Amino acid sequence: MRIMGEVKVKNMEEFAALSGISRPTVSKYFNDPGSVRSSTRERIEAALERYDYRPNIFAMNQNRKLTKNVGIVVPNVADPFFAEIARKIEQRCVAAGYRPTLFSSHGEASHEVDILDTLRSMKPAGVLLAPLGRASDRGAVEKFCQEVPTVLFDSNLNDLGLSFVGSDNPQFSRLIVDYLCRTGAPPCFFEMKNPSNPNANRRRQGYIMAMEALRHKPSIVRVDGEGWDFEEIGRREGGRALENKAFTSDTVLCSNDRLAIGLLTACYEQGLRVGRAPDCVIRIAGQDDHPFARYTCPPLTTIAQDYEAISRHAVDTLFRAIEGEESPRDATLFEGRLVMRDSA
Amino acid sequence: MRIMGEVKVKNMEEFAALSGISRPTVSKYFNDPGSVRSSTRERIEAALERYDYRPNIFAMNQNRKLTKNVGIVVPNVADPFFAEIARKIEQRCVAAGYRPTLFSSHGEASHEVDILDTLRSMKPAGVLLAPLGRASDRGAVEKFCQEVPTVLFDSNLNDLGLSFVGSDNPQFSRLIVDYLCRTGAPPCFFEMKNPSNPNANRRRQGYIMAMEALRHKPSIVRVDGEGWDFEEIGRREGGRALENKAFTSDTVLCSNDRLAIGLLTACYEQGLRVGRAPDCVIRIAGQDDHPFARYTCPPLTTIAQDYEAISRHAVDTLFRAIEGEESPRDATLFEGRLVMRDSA
DNA sequence: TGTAAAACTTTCCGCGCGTAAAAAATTTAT
DNA sequence: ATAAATTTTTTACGCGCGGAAAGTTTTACA
Repeated sequence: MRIMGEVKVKNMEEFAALSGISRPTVSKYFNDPGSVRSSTRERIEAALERYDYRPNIFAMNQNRKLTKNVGIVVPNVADPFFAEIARKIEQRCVAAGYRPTLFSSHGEASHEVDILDTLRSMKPAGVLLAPLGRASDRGAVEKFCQEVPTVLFDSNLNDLGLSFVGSDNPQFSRLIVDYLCRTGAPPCFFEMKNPSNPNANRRRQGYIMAMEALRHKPSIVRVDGEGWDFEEIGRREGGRALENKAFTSDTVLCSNDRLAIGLLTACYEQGLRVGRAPDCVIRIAGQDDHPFARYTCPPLTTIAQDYEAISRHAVDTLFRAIEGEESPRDATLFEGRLVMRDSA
Repeated sequence: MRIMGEVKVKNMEEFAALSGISRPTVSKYFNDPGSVRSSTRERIEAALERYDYRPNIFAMNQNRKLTKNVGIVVPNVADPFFAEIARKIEQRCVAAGYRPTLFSSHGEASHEVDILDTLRSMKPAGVLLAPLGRASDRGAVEKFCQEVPTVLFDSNLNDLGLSFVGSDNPQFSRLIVDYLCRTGAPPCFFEMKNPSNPNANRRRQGYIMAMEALRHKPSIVRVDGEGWDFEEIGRREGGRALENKAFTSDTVLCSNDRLAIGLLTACYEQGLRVGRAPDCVIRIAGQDDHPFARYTCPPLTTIAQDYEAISRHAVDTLFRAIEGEESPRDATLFEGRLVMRDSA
């Protein structure tokens, strides 16, 4: 018979009395159920079934040196790529018994700093941070990393944090350049002039190296555009580039999928058929395997980031560090996987 | 000269001494800077510049009856629609001096209940909740709403919470049905068989009423599909419907944009040209004005939700309630705006 | 200039829990 | 059975702050 909900238990003192166990032992149980004798654990859990009690989270965290809080910071949740990886990370944290909290910098460095301040006051056991990149306040991030165990992901800031987990961006470009060259004309590269994400630079470098390795001349189209509105930049500036015949090849490799999605729209607006079919005049490829890339028209050929591996490794690294395991600062890069669809 | 960061101030007692103000007054300041004399405020703020001190958030919230925490719960942050509205709500909360925390149910009722439990333990001043809808554990939500001031948005659960803020879904369908009938064949309606979101039902009703008002026979195509993977359902099942000639009209109104995006992909796969141009064989329209609808090929004609008004009104309503203003439970519905693009 | 109101200081208590130390009880090993 | 090891109980303190009460200073207004 459950009386659950009927009796409101005010505090641990009261709950301990009801369960017939002393308060310090109950406290020990909540910090680590495995640290008490199994017979004791059963009695507590029986009482937990009967009465509606949850320890006061604020009182708990007040004195503990290490809370079970984990912060997750991404540059922009409105970008499905980050939403997706944040979700995976969140799940892993919960599975490990931690309390994740998700923050989004919304593309602004000042906001990123605010989040770091908020995070600090939460005394988190650790933080998983995908920094804005070039725009980040490096000093603020550095200071934060010194105080809180932090694993960087997606976008690296040299030598900051416990370690970095991300993708092998040059390999991405190599992979797709090889593919594009094998199946058609060597691609030119489409990107923003001032990419806020450092990965963009590595992708460009990877493109150049891959092209040179194949004895082709690299050709880069760089367009204006600020902020995170990539699709719009891809559409507007990509459209302009199409009109001006700025693309030196009928195959365009975009720095990322969102830019590619915009460029696809621009092609549509100009009546240019995209794809590998005989009647197509242009091939377009992206990088990331954005959740929507499967549904563009034509579906976007791209390089898939290994979301699963990145989230797993980032979380594992953080928890190992939290549990006291020392290891030198390193960077783990996962390879991308070619996803062939109809756009290239 | 700033000594900021050099001297670590342990607690409010110490900070009060350094600023030359008594601790209770400093406490008062942090709870509401406007509640202290301006000369006092200036002295505190001067000290705040000099020394690096932030009140301990856990100790603060422990005794306060009302924290400054605000919970924001959406069914799925990975959906850019929710990411976008969550972002707007977040900004408004921060502007009002509150501390928003974002949660995503990830489409699972059990997770939604967990979030509500977590939220309860955070003693939030209020919560803005976009419930899963049909899938929600109504009892759990009801109990939560009785304990915590909660404003529902996007998806209504009858009579729960302080009030509901969302879109006038029947009006959405009316608007777009009128437009579609005016410019071509009357549309048939494409939706999932078991829509988890109650808005879907209202949109269907709106479609039926609008069609009948125009003396057209409503025709509804309902397809299988579970979960939140709308694009895939739209593509797979929509594609099947196209093959089976299940659509009774060359104009298809989709229950939402994500379904429409999938259907566009299906059309592409089958070589069906979509749009208003003479050589097109089908027109497709969505509802929501999803952030990506602008970039589909062709760009999607849709009804735009008034994100701005919904977020503003939801937050305003909550804060008015928090500040003690009584008002009967009501539902505020904002009208949609027709966004004409090339798909219909 | 006087006086009431407003703001501040001093003092004190309590929130709910973590945690330490020593004593008592229980389990395990011999 | 007894000793040793483990676990639990008892007792007690402190974390950092909210907030109440009573007294003191400052401000506002006539």
